Amino acid sequence: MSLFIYNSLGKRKEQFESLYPGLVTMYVCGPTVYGHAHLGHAKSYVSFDVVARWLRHIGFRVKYVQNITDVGHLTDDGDEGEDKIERQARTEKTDPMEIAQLYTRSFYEDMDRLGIERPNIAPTATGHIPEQIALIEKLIASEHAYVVNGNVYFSVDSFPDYGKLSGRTDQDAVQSGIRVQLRSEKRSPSDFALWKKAEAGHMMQWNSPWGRGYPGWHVECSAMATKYLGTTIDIHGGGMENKFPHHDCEIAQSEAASGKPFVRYWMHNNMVTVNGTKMGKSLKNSVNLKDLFKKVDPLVIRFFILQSHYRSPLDYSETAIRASQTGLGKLHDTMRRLLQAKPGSGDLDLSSFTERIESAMNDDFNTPIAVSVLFDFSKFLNIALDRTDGLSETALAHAKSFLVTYGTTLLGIIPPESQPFTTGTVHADNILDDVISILLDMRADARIQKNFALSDAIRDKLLEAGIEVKDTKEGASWTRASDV
RNA sequence: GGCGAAGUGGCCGAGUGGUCAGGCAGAGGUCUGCAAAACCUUGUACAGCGGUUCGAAUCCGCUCUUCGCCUCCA
Repeated sequence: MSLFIYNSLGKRKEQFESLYPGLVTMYVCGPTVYGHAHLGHAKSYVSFDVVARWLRHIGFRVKYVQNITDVGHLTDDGDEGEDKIERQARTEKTDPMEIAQLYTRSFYEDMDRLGIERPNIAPTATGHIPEQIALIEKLIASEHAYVVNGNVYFSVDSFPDYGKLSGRTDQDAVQSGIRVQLRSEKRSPSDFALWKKAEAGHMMQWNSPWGRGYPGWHVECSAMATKYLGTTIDIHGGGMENKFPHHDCEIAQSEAASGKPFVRYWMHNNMVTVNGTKMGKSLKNSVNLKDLFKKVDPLVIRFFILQSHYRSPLDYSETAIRASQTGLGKLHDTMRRLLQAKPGSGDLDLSSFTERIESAMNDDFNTPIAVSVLFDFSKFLNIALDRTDGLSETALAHAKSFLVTYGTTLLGIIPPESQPFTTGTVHADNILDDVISILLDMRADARIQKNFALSDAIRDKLLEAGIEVKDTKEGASWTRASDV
């Protein structure tokens, strides 16, 4: 069974073959660190986290590079823009580097909580100024770029394929809808800046062959991807909104410099919308992850994201999140029940579930189907556990291995056994665990004596305290009542 | 104006030429001392209009609507 990936360049699913056997090189555009991460970041990085996990599952070594953009880029491409990181530094009355560091840490904190595995290499733009300068020099030498007044521009006319990713190959048409004033010093209106001269008072600036300045928006990705992954990389990922101009510019720069294809498979994830409109930092509707995590378990967010396909837009609403919370809790209930089950003699055939989940993932990482298979499996397992003969030790082990392989290791929506269930049972606190066990034992005694007034009182009072008790075949179990 | 997505049952959300997505919510039932859970049953879905086809929600055309990009954005 082979993996098919939807390639944005060409707009069709293609069979995946890595450039080098056994190794996948993957670059994903990272965040610009001038504010806390929001739900859009979560969707993007959860999606590519699962891509990396799946590639590893099918046997590849994955070298995953994700940059941190800590050079503040301008709010527009003309002269008038404001540097976002500098602006934030002024707002917070500190300097740009502190802003960058603060929000970088904040970003990883949130990504960690979402269970996103860290990329292998996370290079910063400021740490790779020499590499960017070297790339620009190469482009100037080959006449793909030119210097004007301390600025360096990429000459779009020198790269006939410019715009092939977004389909914006007609530059006159592109310019007809442009919303910013053109810079007259550019040879062609679509030319974009590789290096910008630092205006007076610009805080982040470096020496370059063209004077003091700072890199343009697009160069960092080309420079860092090439440095760590080579001139041709297997997978380049990012948000759809970056197709144009960012990714088209990356292609132009990289391919003009190397003469080789830059990326074999372009992957773009769709956007998060809130009540049907785009969520954006500039719009006031962005859902900040730190705020969201106060109300909703990060794992529920992860599950919510994986319930839709990465190429589909995801609409955020409280009701949708609540539905995910309940649904994921059900999966966790099944896992918990499995872990508590006493061995019987029944058998279990998992092959069809494995096959369905594997083919779903091989079909352009179809996580919604993978999740649905987990639900089907959950039902199947519950039926088996309900039977009087239960499941044999081997069958239980196979079931557990299935849920761990796909629910924990692949999708990351079922916590590992060593960690607490955050949705559902809380095993984090051993003392709480013990105390509730005592109460449940007392309740069990009361029930044996048919003292239901007492047993119900224990149950009701626990519920008031936020602990929900369920009587199962395996005995009473408890979960923390959901609070969404 | 240009480029590009998309419209699926009460809600979320897959799929795609001919038997099932899945989740949430609702209804009825089994089980249970009662709950809860679990399990069973239950939904005239595919924006509209034409066309292709033995057959279309799925392909084609048109219309309507929504969204994204063309300015930084995951």
